[in-house]
Amino acid sequence: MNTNENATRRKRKGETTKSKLTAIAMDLFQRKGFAAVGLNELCSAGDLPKGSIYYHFPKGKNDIAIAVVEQAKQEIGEGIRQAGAASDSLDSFIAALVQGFAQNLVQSDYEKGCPVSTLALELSAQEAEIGAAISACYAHWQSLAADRFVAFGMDEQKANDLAQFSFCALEGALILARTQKSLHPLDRVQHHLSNYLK
Amino acid sequence: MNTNENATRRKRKGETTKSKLTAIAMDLFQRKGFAAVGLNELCSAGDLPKGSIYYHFPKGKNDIAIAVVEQAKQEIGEGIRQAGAASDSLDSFIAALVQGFAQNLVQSDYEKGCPVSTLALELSAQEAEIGAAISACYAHWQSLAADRFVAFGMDEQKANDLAQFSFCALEGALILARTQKSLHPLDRVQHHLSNYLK
DNA sequence: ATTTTTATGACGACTGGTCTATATAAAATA
DNA sequence: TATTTTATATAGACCAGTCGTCATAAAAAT
Repeated sequence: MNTNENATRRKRKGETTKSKLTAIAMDLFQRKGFAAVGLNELCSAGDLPKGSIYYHFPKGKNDIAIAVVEQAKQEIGEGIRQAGAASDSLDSFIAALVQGFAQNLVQSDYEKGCPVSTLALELSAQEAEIGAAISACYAHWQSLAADRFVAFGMDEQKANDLAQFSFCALEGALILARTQKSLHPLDRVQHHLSNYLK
Repeated sequence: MNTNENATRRKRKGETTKSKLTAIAMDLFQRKGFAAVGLNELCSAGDLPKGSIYYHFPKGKNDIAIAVVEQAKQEIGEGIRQAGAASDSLDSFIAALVQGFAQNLVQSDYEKGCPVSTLALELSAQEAEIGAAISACYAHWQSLAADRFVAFGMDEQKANDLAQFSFCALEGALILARTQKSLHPLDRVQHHLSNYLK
């Protein structure tokens, strides 16, 4: 019992250290990119000793990128699910999705859009393993959205096709919104997607 | 006369060195990102001595990024203009645009999409001057596209709005195409934009 | 008490961007 | 033509910072 308690506490501590690191990495990678963030910066940002990294991520920096992608896959996947559950129409679903990203943009002073796209552009061509993780992540999100589209009466093939199209438009809007420091592109994309997805 | 010739040759040589550097930087930044490409790599890729960089780009690496953005602004701007001139309908205009990017993707084994987006994500939040250049670049492209839309009978406000929407969809499609190493997202975006832009 | 797991930070080999000092070529002047 | 002045180009030193390793410490389990 005593041993059990300690075991779980220890394990939990280790887990929080690891997930704390991923959270910080997700934040910094988004703002500055993968290559521009050093391990030292990562550690000091979380008051963690440097050696910890190679305990939790034996393969080094690339391992962190993968963990970030997995984490984003889950988090945003959950966001999509919640947006779907809270919506009773296609329009409100799209609105809810856009709303989530808009909030992140504003709260981060337009430094944080999609946590994966920076990694995608920097690494997908260079690091096959990370590229695969990103590809899977994007596919997951699209599939979740498509599920919702189907729930609103769309046939499956069309749903997948339009989920991909919506994904592209959103992803592009996030880049533009960041460079312009404005929600306007996001708003317009929401409007046009609402119009088009029928 | 002799002196004149030498003067222009010298100047031209300097210009080619500089533009050679920008071209190489544009290529490498696209594939690996800004921070991941070192000045050493840039030089050796073009058989240029390292010291030259700070003659042509006194403010250092950031200056190179700005030159790349300006160059991309012109080159792709020209591409948009040509696509417009060669098209007699909205559909063929969009097809021509997509075609250009598709070619780049395939020829680079899906390593080169938009030469600016990587810089946008890495730097727009960190380096104000580069951010401004990127913002202007994007605005320029959208305005060129909107001009074409107007030429095909669209009213101006709608043209600007839809040019932005198209830009977002395309930009997103380029990211997805790179991660999937497939032209499919680009094809679908072309199809849906053709459908929607009326 | 001994072994296993978890955690740590100093260290090294190396690369990063930047800058100053120097060399080469062209123009200008005498 | 000879010589000075200017523009263009290059080389290499510099230090801060990079990632990754490893010998060890602390904690837990046996």
